[in-house]
Amino acid sequence: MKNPSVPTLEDVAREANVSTATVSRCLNSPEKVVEKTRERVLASVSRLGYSPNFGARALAAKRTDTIGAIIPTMENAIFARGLQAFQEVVSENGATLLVASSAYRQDLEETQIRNLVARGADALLLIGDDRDDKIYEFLSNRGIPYVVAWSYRDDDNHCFVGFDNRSAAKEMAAKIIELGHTRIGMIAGLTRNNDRARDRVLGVKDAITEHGLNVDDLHVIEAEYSFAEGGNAVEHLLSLAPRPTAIVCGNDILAVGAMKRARSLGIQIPDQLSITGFDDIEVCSVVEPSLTTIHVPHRNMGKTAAKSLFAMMESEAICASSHLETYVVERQSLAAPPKS
Amino acid sequence: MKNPSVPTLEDVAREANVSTATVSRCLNSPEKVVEKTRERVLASVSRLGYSPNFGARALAAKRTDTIGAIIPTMENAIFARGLQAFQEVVSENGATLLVASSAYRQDLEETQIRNLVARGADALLLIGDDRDDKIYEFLSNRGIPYVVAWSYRDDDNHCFVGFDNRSAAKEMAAKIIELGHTRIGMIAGLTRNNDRARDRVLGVKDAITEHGLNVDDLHVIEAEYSFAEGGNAVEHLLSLAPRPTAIVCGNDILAVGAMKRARSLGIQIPDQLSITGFDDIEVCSVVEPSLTTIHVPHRNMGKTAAKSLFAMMESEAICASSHLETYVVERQSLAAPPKS
DNA sequence: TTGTAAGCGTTATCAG
DNA sequence: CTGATAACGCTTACAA
Repeated sequence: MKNPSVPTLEDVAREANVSTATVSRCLNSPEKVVEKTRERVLASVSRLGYSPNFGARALAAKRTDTIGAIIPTMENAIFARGLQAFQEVVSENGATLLVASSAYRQDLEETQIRNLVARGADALLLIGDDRDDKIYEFLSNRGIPYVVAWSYRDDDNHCFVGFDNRSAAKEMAAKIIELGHTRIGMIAGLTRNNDRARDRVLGVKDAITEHGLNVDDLHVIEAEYSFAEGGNAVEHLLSLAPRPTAIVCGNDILAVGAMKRARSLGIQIPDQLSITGFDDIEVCSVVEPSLTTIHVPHRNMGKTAAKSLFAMMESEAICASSHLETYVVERQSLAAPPKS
Repeated sequence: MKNPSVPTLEDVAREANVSTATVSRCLNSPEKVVEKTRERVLASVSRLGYSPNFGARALAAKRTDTIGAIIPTMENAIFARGLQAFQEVVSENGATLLVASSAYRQDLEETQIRNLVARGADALLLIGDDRDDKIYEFLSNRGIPYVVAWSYRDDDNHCFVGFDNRSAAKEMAAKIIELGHTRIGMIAGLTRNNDRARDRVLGVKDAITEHGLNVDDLHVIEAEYSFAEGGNAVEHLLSLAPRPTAIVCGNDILAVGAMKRARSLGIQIPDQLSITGFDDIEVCSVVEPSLTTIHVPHRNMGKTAAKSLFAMMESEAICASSHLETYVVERQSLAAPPKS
């Protein structure tokens, strides 16, 4: 009983007394079959519990109605949320989503991309643009449309559906400086293989330079995506002399972790220390004090990315990139520096 | 330029001056090919950038090395986390993960299950056991192994990899009652199509009954998975007379939302009101006061589920269910009721 | 409107 | 160890 007789097109055809071609037509373009036959065929289909063999279909039709997505990790709320929105649109369009994760490793990401392509993904969702050129070549050789999400750049020829991490970070840092802070620290996400994290650092530096401060005074610590690492990083930063009066974080998780730890060290936020985040995930407004951060439209990004992909598949046209807006959400964790 | 010449086995064979069979062997069981030929073939493979066509392979080999997972939503942190762990094991075993989400809808879930099976999923990860029997029949007709995760029951014949939601909830409620609370409210997750949420309600009722209190006094409100809905629900519960002194929540998100709202209404937690959660996601320890909750080993569950699946595929044996342990994590949000 | 039959790119069996 | 060649289940001209 290894392979309990999975019904095939032929079984259905026999049952319904038609050819396999007719059954196929009933399923794929029902309007090409006269109603009476169609009814009979569909009855057989459900009686037998037939469902088409995907491999065979892919092989014959040269398309799979499958969209692939490779994300760094599902454990990061921003990707989970964006991907959920992405998948909703994918489903609406009658396609299926294939997800793989790369754990922020380039080699693994490449493997996964090739894997999904081999599996017949009609199009791909990629996060960020930090990967080897040969992968882009591979994709264009294969004629596989893709969008690069969570990043946005003018100076490139990918289809971006994202936002400008650098200028968003710059805006936040500028706000901090204009509040009077001069000693600023930064807790960045791991920048290796992560253009978003790098761009956020660059943005902060941009603001510092533009405001006539010295970039070399900016102390940047990189930390893994966890509350605990954010806490460790802030502890280090606070041991510096002179101690920073504001800490920009590369994401909300680090910021919340930093805030918690600082408070447990007896430091008042924002009176003695300002902390800001990035992403605007839900935890920001639930934490005390609530976290000032950059709002990123993750769901909208997921939806837009999916739509762009379908548009590209439809029209073969080069995709028009979408530049999504971000903005600073002012909450309680950012204030002017202490008088002292 | 629609389909820019994707290289096939035959192209490689020609390049390397061997038959397609040999190329196939080089890729699938290299030991069957003498080293010299193998090298030549592999060189051609990489020169041409060949990768096998998945559909064709599936068709010919009758297996896809693909595991499917259907989860309610990726936006729920517990699934995101469990799934990430699941996928890690899947990858280690050389398989690929296909994810679909059902949005807690039975019809959609059924569609997705059939879809993934049609796509050749070799095995399936399912969440909870709340679905039509005909789906289980379908799966066993097809000989597709599956595990039911996030739930555990003794009285059934599925392969469970999960925990007993009911007795875990009961343990929490018992603890609350033993602390002296008699007026208890509950904010449950939506119970429709969700055996976990239902079991958690039942567990609370079990404890109430066993401690000689009246189940009818338990006011249960169902709420969507969001901070805001948890807040709305608590507001309603607090308007009751007599007002509950403890509120058991079906998950941490509801609990945190409830806690925030109660505090914003001027209520001291836990002095005037105790609140408990379920799942032990990270936010619990970051919120103030920190949340007393049930710890669930989500990552371990994901890993175990994957391992069970591979074991089942390997041995054709009926899977031994895994009963995972949960326990109450005592933090700050639960205390004895106010004296009054 | 329906049927026939030629692929689609692999794997696997059987000879050589 | 290697090469023919027959499936695998479906789609899609082309014919009828």
